Amino acid sequence: MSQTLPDLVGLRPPVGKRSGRREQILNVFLRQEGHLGADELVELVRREDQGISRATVYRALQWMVEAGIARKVDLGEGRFRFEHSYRHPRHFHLICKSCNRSSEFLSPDIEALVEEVASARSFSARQSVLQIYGTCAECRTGRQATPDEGATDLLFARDALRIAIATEQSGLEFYSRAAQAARNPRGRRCFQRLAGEERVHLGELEARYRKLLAGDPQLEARPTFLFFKGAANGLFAAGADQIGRGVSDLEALMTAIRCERASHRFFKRYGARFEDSEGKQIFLEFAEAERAHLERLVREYRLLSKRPARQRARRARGPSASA
Amino acid sequence: MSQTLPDLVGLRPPVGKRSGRREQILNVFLRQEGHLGADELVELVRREDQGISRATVYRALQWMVEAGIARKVDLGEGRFRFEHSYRHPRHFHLICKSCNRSSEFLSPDIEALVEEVASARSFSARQSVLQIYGTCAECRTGRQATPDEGATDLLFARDALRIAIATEQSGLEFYSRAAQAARNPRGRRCFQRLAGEERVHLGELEARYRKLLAGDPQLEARPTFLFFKGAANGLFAAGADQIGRGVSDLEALMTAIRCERASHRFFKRYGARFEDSEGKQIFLEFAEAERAHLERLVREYRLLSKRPARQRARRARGPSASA
DNA sequence: CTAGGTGCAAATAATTTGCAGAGGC
DNA sequence: GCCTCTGCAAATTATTTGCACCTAG
Repeated sequence: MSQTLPDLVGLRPPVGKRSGRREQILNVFLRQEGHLGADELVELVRREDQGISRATVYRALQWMVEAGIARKVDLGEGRFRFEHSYRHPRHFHLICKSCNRSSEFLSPDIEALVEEVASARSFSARQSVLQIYGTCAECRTGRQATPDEGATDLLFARDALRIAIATEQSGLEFYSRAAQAARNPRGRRCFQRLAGEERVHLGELEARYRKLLAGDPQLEARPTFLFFKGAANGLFAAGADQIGRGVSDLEALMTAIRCERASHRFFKRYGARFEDSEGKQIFLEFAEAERAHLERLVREYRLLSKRPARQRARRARGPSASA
Repeated sequence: MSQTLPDLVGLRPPVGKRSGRREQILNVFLRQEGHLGADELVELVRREDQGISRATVYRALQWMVEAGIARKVDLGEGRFRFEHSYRHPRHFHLICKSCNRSSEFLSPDIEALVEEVASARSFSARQSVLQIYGTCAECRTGRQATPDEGATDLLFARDALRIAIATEQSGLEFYSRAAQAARNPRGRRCFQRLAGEERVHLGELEARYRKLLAGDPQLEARPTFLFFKGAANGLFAAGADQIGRGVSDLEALMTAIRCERASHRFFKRYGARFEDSEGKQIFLEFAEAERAHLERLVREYRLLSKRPARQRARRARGPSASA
């Protein structure tokens, strides 16, 4: 919010030249939130400095887009709008035709499907734009609601934590059940340890969530920003059902590995999208925690499965060891 | 293609007046395929009739959009383009920034996610636009490929049939396995009968598919138009794994019911989107077939479960029958 | 005869460009 | 001093509008 430019411009090497005017325009632009029309920016800049021409602002915007500081978005009106990319990742839009306001959301699920379609058509996608036009709740009911604009990074952090918590919860559930159902004492101990760790980690995450909410009491009530189906019930939900249906410890371990891996991947890949922000940090830390678990699980799996189905490739290098 | 207007205009009561000029413009417009710029249409119309002014064409287009004959699309250039809705349902776009061509696709999966997001935000969505910008395969490899434009309804029919066939195949697999694994002779007979029906139906669908391809030899090679994950392996794929894992006949029946119902819903809902076309017909016929199966399954389920878990509501109307 | 469609030319609206001058390194 | 930014005004592009006229019902 109160961040000054250097960091920002550092996103990509500024292609054009720095100059007083540009910095001035950039400064005004960055102070704004939401989607700004070019002319609105001219208006705002002129409020501070009368002598700036429209063309200069247009040129500055052009430069900002090239430099990756701003994104040009078309919200279906006749003109373009601009939003800055700082702490504001690519997202999709819900656009109300009645009040002309727009709100944003993220959906890894949709992104994944888009990627699939593109790759099926061997199309190399650089950017995708999804706009949902319609009428927002406020316009239909007449009630006023929280202004949705801005604070995207906080919403992201909140939803990241929620997903992480849901994942931990389902993981805890999974490991607890697995420990109970375990046949092998070694397996039982392993699952118990994992469950214990999940419990601790869960506590930490919940504390962090409470702390985040304490900073902004309205935060909890804000609508979902990050939609991710896979995490609605935690990434282990699917696996947890399996336990108690007579699967072996080894199978349970395998399921756990799959779940942890999926979780690790998701958090790592998605965390990378954001510029520096709390949400990104949460995502990446969580990814790291999952990776640690994953490693432990894989080690455990190897130990538990006394004779691997096939010799591991690394051992099959030379024919020295006989079968 | 060679369809004349009456049907088309009938889509919605034509709001404005019919007039020589408009019909002329409309005619030219409908003969085109793909996305037409307003000025391009002016150009085309003037080739037939010199004396038509730009304003008239613009007004005609406006009217067509209002009448539901045309859709105004923004492909991210500075101007709008128009496409006619006849045999051309709402779809998404892949837009090549290099050759400026765009190709279309459908994705019920994405649509479903969009609906979920909208409803989570209590946003009533009227229309959603998804554009994927990037570079197409032809531009990257230099090779020329099948022109993708047009013939959307044939592609839709082709993909509808593919999905239907995959569904039938997985259904056949499911019922065959279930019949083998059945414990109850009545259950076995039921599953066998269903498997038999699926086989017949599958044959019909495959014949229809071959017939469709015969009409246009290039059709098979064209890229996927309708992306639907649920059907990649047939809608029964998930259920089929279950069989042989010691589930009861009743559980298998329940799974079958779920699968058939999902399939029925999908085909019915999605079929409804299209204007009259072969694809729509395939979808709706298939939905009907699934409905018939579904009814049979439900009847069978009731018979097989001799004592329902709870008394059915319809019987619990009066307190005459004692527990 | 009259509502609405049509042509022409002018208006609009967002954005870009040519050119002369100003400013930072 | 050079190169690029800047301001101003004019150009451009896509689309709309005012107005007089025409045409179908």
